[in-house]
Amino acid sequence: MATPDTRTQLLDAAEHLFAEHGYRGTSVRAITKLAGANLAAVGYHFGSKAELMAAVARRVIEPINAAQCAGLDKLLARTPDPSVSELVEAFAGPLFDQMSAGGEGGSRTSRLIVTILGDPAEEARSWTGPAEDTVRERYLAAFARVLPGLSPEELWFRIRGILAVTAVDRIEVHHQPSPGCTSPVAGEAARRWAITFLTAAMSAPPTRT
Amino acid sequence: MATPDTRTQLLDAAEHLFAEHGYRGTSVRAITKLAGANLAAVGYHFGSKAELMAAVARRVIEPINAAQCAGLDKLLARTPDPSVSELVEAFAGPLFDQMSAGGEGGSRTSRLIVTILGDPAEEARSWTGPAEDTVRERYLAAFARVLPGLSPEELWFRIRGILAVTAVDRIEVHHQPSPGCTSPVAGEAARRWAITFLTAAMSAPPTRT
DNA sequence: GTCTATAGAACGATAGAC
DNA sequence: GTCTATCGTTCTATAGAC
Repeated sequence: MATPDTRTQLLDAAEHLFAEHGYRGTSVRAITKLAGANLAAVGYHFGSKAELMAAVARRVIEPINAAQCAGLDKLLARTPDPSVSELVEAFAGPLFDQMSAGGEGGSRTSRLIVTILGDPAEEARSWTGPAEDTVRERYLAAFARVLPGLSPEELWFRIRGILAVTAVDRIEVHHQPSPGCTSPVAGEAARRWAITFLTAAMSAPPTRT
Repeated sequence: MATPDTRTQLLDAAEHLFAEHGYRGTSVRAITKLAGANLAAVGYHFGSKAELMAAVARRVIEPINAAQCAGLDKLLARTPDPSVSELVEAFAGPLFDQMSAGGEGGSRTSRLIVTILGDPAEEARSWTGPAEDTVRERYLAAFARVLPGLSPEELWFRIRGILAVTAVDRIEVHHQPSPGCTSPVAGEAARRWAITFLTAAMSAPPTRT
């Protein structure tokens, strides 16, 4: 393959650094340096740091969104209603799958999702678009059919809970596990653990009021 | 009550702003302005912005830690073994309870916890101390007794899942719920929804390997 | 203990040559 | 499309008067 153009290299570098140090913790200077590009390249290709972040977010979220959508379509086309476990896997699975481009695995993607969803900056609200909301609304409706008796508000809370657990590897606590337990192994294990965890959580009966 | 001293007002202002805009998104200038203090007051009372953040974190986390510890002691002193639900409530409950000082409710505390646990900055690793780890280790052991067959690694993942769900209100997604559903109501409701959600999640059988 | 004033560094953005 | 150079801003930290 030929060397990627400057624009792509900027996106790659920005994705890496935004995931590692957050939006505010990453300077345009650091991005252009890692990309081997000039400082002014960000302004030329994207207009501003914020618009670069928006482009990074779009590139990361789009395939996840598409996979979530396709998974739901597949489940809904079937004759038997989807199970809670199948819905959880279709929704959360793509969030854990590793990026197509990077060889670094889903851990980085997961951390970037947290940066996008959890950044307290005002600009962060524009990093996600209406497409993501549409997918979540569709899953909300699908879960509502399989989980009758759950109020829309509590169901919405639970769907946000899925997103929160997706980001669990961002929570870094001091812990020295006895042996092994290396993080690269945890990447794929975390995906399966999360499905187990979330399927049980979503299946819980409604909270009595 | 007399007006609090400058030091306390700085802590209050910093807690508020760090929760709202994150560590990097909050300037010392904004903190001193909100506290009605001088710019140099932070340097005098705390030494630096980072040490101020550490003091804020200590003040927020300490009572939570104490409550978690007391709750566990109470449960372990009893003759019947604690249930998963009781352990979840003893661990997650204090995380949702509102701060003693603020009238703004637990939502702000919850967002501050995310800032402390989720901030990608390097300094953030020193905001939590060994006391928090000790509490989590104790809960790990308690959960391990009630949930046999679960590997320590998966159990650790689930405990981090509790922390993640605690932060669920930080995940702001565009969603216009049909009627009502105002956020002040969600503060107390979220606490109960989370207990339901997490009890079911923790009780899930081990992931088959 | 509290203030003013400022040092010193890093940042985002951009003008203009090539 | 890529570069150099720089402008203007904002930040933390601190010296020193009161």
